[in-house]
Amino acid sequence: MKTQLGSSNIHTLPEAGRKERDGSGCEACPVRESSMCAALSDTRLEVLDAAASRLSFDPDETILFESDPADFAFNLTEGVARVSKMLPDGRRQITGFLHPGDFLGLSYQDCYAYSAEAVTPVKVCRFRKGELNRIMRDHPDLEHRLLSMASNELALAHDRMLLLGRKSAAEKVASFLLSLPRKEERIDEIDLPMTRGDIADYLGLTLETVSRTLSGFVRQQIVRNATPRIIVVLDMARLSALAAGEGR
Amino acid sequence: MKTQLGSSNIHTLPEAGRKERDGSGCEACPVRESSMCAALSDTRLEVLDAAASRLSFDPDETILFESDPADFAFNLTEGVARVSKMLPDGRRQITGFLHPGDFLGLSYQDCYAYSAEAVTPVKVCRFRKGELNRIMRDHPDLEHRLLSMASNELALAHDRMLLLGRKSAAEKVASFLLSLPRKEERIDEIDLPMTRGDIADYLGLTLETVSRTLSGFVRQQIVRNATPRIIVVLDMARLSALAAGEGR
DNA sequence: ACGTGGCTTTGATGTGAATCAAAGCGTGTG
DNA sequence: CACACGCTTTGATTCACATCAAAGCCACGT
Repeated sequence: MKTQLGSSNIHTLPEAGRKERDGSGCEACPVRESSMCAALSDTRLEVLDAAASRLSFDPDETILFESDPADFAFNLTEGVARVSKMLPDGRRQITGFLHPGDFLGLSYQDCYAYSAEAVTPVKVCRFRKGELNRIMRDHPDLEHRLLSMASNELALAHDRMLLLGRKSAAEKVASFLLSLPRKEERIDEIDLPMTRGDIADYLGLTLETVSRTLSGFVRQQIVRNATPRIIVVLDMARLSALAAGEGR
Repeated sequence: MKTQLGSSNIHTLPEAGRKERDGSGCEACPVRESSMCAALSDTRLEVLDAAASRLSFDPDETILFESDPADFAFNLTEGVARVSKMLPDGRRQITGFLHPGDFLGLSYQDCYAYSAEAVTPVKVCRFRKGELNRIMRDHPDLEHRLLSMASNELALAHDRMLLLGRKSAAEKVASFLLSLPRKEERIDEIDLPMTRGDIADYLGLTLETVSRTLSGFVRQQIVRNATPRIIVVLDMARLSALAAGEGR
């Protein structure tokens, strides 16, 4: 087990659920090909492997906290997490949901500008910033990969600004449903591991409006509720048109 | 004058206003220290210098267009530009205003995901993507600099999502005013080169609401109108509190 | 089997910002 | 100088979504 000289207790004390996992290195990693790690050959990956701490988080546990010193970066390997920012009176904006392969904590500020919490049980690889920077210096491919991932994220961020600033509630919910990852074999099934409140804070709505909008989609036969958590798409064309802002 | 094998007429025909300027290379560049160019020493900068086409745009001219092939990247050296995305029915979201030193067109997609137009007269350095990538390969410092700029932009994008999703009209307008660059010598004067409609499309409001909100600030003695274009801040504390979401 | 607590759904009402409409205001032009 | 055009301001009204409130629903533990 690696020892980290973390400057914040949150990162050094192994409190409930935030236990360190061990073993199972990169060779068997589920995100080997989709994450930043894809930039490195198997042999070079050993460098990252050695620098990574593998951590687990239970649902609703904090992975990193707004205004904490930004000492670490993370690679999400399993589960779903939410990234959020708060206003002083408690209003919350979720700026993104993270899925396996997503990178978290890339920032050249001293402190994190946002918080991240586990939605489902989550596993991450954690890297000291300084160490990651050193590895990037030695392996420009990794830096190149991170730049390309950051640029993709930026494009998604712009999409989300269009959504937040100019789309109606129905268009927002439709866009959200289609933005979630789906299994190839069940392409019409959408899993919503997060609460309606989380979805609302992601879309700039209230949880009641999210619920009502989904009920509306059910009434219009656009989707069907298998369970509150699983949505089945019945009319993909209509849903896509809504998401694109064509249905009004 | 360099000949570009652009695949779109927009980029090859010298139509009105989009004339190519020449001379005045990097040594006298106003953004030498604040843009991506700061990553390179004077001698190494010559490589970028040689790769750059210097172009000018008149107000409202298109610098690049959503869905055009993304062949070029740009460094804004003078003026103010707006970056925007549209929905099919014409609703528009401005995702950012660009100021001197800002970088534009970093994207690993085939086509631009947004448009950019000049707000004031604009000057840019334009680079072929392929060439810029080659230069990055030879000069990792440049890639590093772009990654850090992209990561800062990402942080700003998250701020803007919080603004769009969760702030009131007054909080949005206050945040916007304080986000604009101000001259050191006239720190309380804010220049608004863009129209109320542009501001509205940036904040996810209508132009009437922007105008009313500004009038409200004037009534409350938070700001004063020197001209419709120049705003003078009278009560910075109040404006900052509003922007932070404390005034409600 | 029964309660309990958290999430979701549905309903009634309220409101901030949008929409519709019409004047001001300035600047450049014939 | 006056007229016109584009931008801004202001006013009256509407509406989409928020807020307030109360049931459902379901998973969990006892």
